[in-house]
Amino acid sequence: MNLKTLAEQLGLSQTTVSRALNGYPEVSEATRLRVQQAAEQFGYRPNSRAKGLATGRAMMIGHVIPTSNKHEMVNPVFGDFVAGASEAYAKFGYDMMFTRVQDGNAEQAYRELLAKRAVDGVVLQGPLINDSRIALLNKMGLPFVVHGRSTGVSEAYSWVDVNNKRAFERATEFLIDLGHRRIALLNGLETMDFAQRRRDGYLHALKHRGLAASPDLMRAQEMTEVYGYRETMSLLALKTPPTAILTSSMITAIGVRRAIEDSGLKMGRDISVITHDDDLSYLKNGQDVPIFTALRSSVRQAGEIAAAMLAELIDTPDHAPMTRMLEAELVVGCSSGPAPQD
Amino acid sequence: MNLKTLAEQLGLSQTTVSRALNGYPEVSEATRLRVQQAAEQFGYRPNSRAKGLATGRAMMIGHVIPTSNKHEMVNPVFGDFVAGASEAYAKFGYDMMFTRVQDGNAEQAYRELLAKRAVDGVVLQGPLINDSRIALLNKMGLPFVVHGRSTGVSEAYSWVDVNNKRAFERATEFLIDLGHRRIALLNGLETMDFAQRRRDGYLHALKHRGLAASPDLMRAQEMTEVYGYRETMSLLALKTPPTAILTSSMITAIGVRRAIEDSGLKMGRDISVITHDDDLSYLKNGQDVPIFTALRSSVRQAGEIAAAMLAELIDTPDHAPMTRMLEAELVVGCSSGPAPQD
DNA sequence: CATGAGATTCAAAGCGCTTTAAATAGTGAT
DNA sequence: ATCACTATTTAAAGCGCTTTGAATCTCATG
Repeated sequence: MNLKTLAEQLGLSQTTVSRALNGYPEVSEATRLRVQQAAEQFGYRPNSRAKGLATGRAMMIGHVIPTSNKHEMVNPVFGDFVAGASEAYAKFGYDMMFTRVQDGNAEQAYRELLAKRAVDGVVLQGPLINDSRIALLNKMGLPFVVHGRSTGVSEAYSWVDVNNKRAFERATEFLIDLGHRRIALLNGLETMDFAQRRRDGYLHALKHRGLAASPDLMRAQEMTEVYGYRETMSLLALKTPPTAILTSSMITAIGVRRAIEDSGLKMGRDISVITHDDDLSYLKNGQDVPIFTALRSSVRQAGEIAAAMLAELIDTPDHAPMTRMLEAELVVGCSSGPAPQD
Repeated sequence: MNLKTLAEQLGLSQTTVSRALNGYPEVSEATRLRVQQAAEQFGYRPNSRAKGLATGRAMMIGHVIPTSNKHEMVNPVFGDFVAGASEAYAKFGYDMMFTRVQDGNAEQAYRELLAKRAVDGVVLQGPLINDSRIALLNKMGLPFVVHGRSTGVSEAYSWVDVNNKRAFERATEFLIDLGHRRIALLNGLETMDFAQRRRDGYLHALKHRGLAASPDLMRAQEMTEVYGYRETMSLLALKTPPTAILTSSMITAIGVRRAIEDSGLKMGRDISVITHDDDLSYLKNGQDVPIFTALRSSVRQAGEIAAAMLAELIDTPDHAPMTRMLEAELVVGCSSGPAPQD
């Protein structure tokens, strides 16, 4: 069932039927009703490609996933972000599409997406330091929102980000207040912008409180469970091990806890742990009492915000860049306590 | 840059240019080369909507995500599956799109997808017992592949599934061989088909070995970490607690381990744990020695297979349904051992 | 009863591509 | 030089929709 046959059925022109369905005013209410009912009855849906071709709008948001980072798409954070975004897209009538691309070809992928007119806008996830994709998208004039920010990029762009620096600064200060002096940082890959900012916050707090940062207490890798385990084991093996560990994700924190317990220590008493918590729905940090003291910020909510932002940017051409800074809450759980006296 | 202007630039007709680019034989090699170079130079990409309209192919695969199950999209398994699928899609030139839909409206969503001609096929994830979507899709004639199967559906359909029954049967037998008699099952939601099959395998093994199934040792909920923790605590509080626990996901198993350790017991000695392991990339089950004894089956690989299958089904109309059964490997790790003597 | 404003409706063009049917060019045979 | 064919190229139709510009209908007015 297409517009033509529907119009024939109704004895109306395609024009009128189209207008009736799209809510144009120059259609009598009587016909509009008749048309709507017929459309309903025949299960008519406009062909999205034809509609897109005629209107120039794809009603589709693109996400380009680089293959390089094998874990990017698989990353649980990614999933929650996308879940939030898709919820918002649905509200605005957009669908979302994913394009998987070989590393380094992201640029190419964006160009194609634009040239093919496949999307109305894109969301850029996991920005790196000095991410060249931002300048590219600006130049191409394709509406986009970044989840996170990119240090080193001077031009304006729209973003949604959590205040990573402030969050890790607070966590570090919190630990210092508890008497900790040797605080380790298990950071994410520091090519990622967010990891950089977290380190900055950590270093800033140390410095501000007159503590020296010790390189052997700082690690930066992809945030897996095993990473948390291994590095904690290695930290505990130091001559003077840390009394507290700051970690960048719940998954890693789980590895940290495993290492602590395998070493016969008690988390929260012998060694404190604070983790960033993206508030993933399948990995809730305890229900009543949080297991981990954590910097909590829902990545799902970030996804929703980013999507809504993008919808607005698309609707209003030449809209000024929008930004939104989310603050993480510091939730105190069982994994932190005063530094042990030695 | 569109076909028309490109053709004008070249002094050729749109027909010839189109044919040259799409590899039709009735174009001289000389012109083809010239056209290809010009296309390259001008960065020409055919408008995907126009192309789709003309060819009737969307070059897009749809995934419909019910909102009901808040965790579905967020589910880490979902992410890995999709990562695998998207890799395969890329190979075949497909993009993938997601549509989020209110619970119960999945049917509606498929109809729309078809009516709007937005996709060439769909992948059905997380089938339930007696899933009505299968009959619907068959009736609509939209090519599709199911990840998993649906007990109770009699008509033929294409699927990729892991032999869940056999896997849990083997695991149960393995534990029985180790002397365990009270074996608990922390299953996923039993409206999910895979959970049903796992329970069947578990029950079958018990029965086969002359053991009675005890209802108080069987739980079925969504597979979160907290679920693993709570239920394990509850199991350990029984008058005669189990000596082994079978669990349906790594995430849940992590909760199980936490509970065991919080109770002052040692996993693998005091109580054995075997988990299903979807081989998620960020949640690797140990590197050298697996932490958990596990039934391992890469869900990512399943995604790739499903996607390839779907591509073939789309290419060959009226292709007979294809099926593919994957066997999970039983990998022995540190979490299982002989039943403790009491 | 003509008239013009306003309300409805319609025919046709156009979005950018593929593809059918027809035209033109090229080639060796007659 | 003509013809029969094949190789190459083209014009035009069509995919299903939106939208412009024009046509038709209605009515209150003069």
